[in-house]
Amino acid sequence: MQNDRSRESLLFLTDEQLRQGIEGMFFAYRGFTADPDRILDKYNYGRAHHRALHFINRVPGTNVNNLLSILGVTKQSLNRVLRTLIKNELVSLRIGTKDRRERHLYLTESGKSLEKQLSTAQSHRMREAYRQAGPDAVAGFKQVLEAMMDPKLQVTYKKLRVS
Amino acid sequence: MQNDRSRESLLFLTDEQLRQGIEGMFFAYRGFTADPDRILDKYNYGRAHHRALHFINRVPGTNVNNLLSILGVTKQSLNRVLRTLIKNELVSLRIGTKDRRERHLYLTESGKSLEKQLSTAQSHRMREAYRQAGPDAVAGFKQVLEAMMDPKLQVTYKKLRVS
DNA sequence: TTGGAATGTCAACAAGACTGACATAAAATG
DNA sequence: CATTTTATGTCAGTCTTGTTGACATTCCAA
Repeated sequence: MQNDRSRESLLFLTDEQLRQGIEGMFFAYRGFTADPDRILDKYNYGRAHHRALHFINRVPGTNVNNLLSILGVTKQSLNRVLRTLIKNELVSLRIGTKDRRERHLYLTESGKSLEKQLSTAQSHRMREAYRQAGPDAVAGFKQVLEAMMDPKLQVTYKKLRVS
Repeated sequence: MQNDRSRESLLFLTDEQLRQGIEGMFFAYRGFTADPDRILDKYNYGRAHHRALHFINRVPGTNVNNLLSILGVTKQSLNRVLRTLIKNELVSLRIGTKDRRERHLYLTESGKSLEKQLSTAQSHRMREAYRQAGPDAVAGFKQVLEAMMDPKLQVTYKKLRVS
């Protein structure tokens, strides 16, 4: 079916369009992280700490392995970050009752407080971008993002959505 | 005007929606970089090299300062990357004729070839995501990305578009 | 009960950010 | 025209956050 729709589909996928998408992702991601980064700096934390705080908040009681599969780094790398957060009492750790190899992770009150600060800053920019673009654009935005993920991460992403 | 449109606008900006956007950006960016990363690994380069190659290709003859304003890193950081690329003859350097402090940067043939390889891989995923989501979604995607950028980067982004 | 698999920790190293000090060239100022 | 200031780029050292390798603990299955 060589109708208007499919011709449009072919036309809009020019190299220039794709390049714009690539550069858009690059510049937008910088904006996306800019506000939390400023806050993290004040406390001498980095993006890695932010990510850990975010997902421990999202999945309280998660064990290290599960957190690893979400974050996509090595456990050694995550371990260093967790050690700092635990030492500074932003994260607390409970040894599993059923399986005593597992460590279950929770945010402490100060952990929740910093996470809130970070997510508020990040959400603020996201909200503003959403507002400027409008509901239809946001729906499209999410569709493209989801289609860009690796299949495994797409599953992880959707699981977080329903949990 | 408290009509359907504005009620929808209020509703769709829930915390849950914003959180999904945040996590969507995080997971999608991983997908976005995954394919080039695999190629870069083979040659012992990193994302920093990719970014330099991309924008030198985009703006041939750019000087270091201009590249810095696009990349948003320190010149010391960029310098290390450029040194490697020049040593390996992916990038060539011409001293400015008018202002001899400036170094103008160009991709060599091998530089162009690697850049092509990287952008092909990245575009392929982008194209597939665009195709799955459809033209309307893509338009929305770009609107949101653009609104998420820092104002200065938004200008940079648009300049690249028309150049 | 013993050997293998799974979970997590510690140590050492690499990439790529950063700041600081500096060399060179151009521009501005007296 | 000499000298100071500004701009561009380089070199050295440090920090964060990735990596791999070696290991301790715990669980489970043979």
